Amino acid sequence: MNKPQNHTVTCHACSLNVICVPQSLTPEEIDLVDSKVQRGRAVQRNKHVFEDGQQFTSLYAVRSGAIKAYSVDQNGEEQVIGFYLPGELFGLDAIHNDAYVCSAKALETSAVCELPYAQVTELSAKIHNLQAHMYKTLSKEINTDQQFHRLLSKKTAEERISTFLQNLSERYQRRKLSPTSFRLPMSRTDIGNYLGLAVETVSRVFTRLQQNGILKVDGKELQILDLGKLCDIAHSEGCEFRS
Amino acid sequence: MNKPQNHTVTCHACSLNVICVPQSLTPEEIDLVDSKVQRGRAVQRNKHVFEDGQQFTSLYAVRSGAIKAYSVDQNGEEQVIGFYLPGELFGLDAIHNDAYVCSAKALETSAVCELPYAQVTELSAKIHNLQAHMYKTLSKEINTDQQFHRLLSKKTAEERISTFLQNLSERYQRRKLSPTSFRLPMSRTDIGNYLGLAVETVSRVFTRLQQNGILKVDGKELQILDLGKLCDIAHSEGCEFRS
DNA sequence: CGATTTGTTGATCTTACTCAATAATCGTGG
DNA sequence: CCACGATTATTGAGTAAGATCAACAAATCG
Repeated sequence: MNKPQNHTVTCHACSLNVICVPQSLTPEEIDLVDSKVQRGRAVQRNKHVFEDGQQFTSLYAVRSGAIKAYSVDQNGEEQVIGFYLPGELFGLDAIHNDAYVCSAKALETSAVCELPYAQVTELSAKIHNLQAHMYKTLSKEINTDQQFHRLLSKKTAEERISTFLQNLSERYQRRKLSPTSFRLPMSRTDIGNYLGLAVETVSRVFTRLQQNGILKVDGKELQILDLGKLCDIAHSEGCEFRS
Repeated sequence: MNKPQNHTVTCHACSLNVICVPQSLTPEEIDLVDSKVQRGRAVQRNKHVFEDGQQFTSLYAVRSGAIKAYSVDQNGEEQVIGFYLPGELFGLDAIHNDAYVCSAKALETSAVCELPYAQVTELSAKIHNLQAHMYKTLSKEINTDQQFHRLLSKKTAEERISTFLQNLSERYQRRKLSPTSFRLPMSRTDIGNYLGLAVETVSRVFTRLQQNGILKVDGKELQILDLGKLCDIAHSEGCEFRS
């Protein structure tokens, strides 16, 4: 097994990077936002940030580590809703409700930044650019989900996995990490569940992509050897389904 | 073919019903909102309300008729994103962008209400309850898309169709129309595309559900004979995937 | 009324699922 | 630090749900 790379990155001013459009806010506004909404919290592997049904109070941003959102239906079947990496916001789906509508657990030791929703609404009423940014963030999430609709409705197993990996690659790159060499924080089961595939299919596709010289997979360590080919297979419009 | 029922319903004060929480706004605020955002527009069958790539200016609410949202990928393949019925808001996915990210066309002669986005942001900055409502509306849409994720990722063809019909039923009921007897405004092809199924499969499932005495299908006229059984098959959590 | 689109039904094929066995990895405690 | 049990991942064989291809029927539209 390779030496594990450092895949957890912290953002200095969490709210600044995550919920604000830095350019559009004055330094004073940024300070105000930071003072009101920034609250750190460590989360051990397999521990929940929040659980389905719990009272909704806050949005969360990932500072380091990785978070999995999922819900369980009446038959007890789990559905993985998404994975969140450093710099990403989650809990947005609960705003319309008094309670969280899914559960969020840490896939590895993580740190999250809590943004009390009451503060978010209060501040965004005062700071026009913050409101605009919140609307955009929510809208982008809707758009992302719609692109995912196409993935599930039209793409083959190979296309789904390729799209997924390409998307992870982009998100790591955005966080100034290697876009071609990273560790998958989630299990094969979680990947399959998320992409609407059986675990075995995920395993087989990984093997096939490796045989074709596109990937090098060693457990959870992943290297993309031919990003171009990977994108070709994914051929997902605009090459991204998560902001 | 049966005598077509009147399936188009107008809402008196469009913005009031659609984008506001009536109870939480004062009459003066409602008047203000209505005066700023309400603009009607008729749309003939197969005509677009907006098209992918066009400059984003407004959100829209359906007053009467039915609207289909879809996008086309680089291979020219269409993906149906959603169907919108009277009282429902669409165009939310474009807020994060300067241009619309999908196209919206009328499935039948329709009337839509235009809500210039600049007015929406301006008003929601002033009226706190309007901002809260916008956040909730966007959040609910995210939640709906996530429930759809489960449909595409886990459900069989029969479950998908049943869930779809049950959902339509609920939406017609909300608009004070019969929940068990209505006209499908979209083609079988559109239904299949939306649900990730081949047209032939849609046709076959309709036939099967009819043979089991659950439905009566006559072209686009639909009667749900056994809503209980339909819901059992759908067994989708909370029995709804669109608000 | 004829042409074109849309919907239905049947036969065959394919992709990915299921079941099953084995291998590798992880986590825990001695 | 190593050994053990438990979880997670891989690979193979057989199956099934739904796709595709093809032919025909019905509805819609000009």
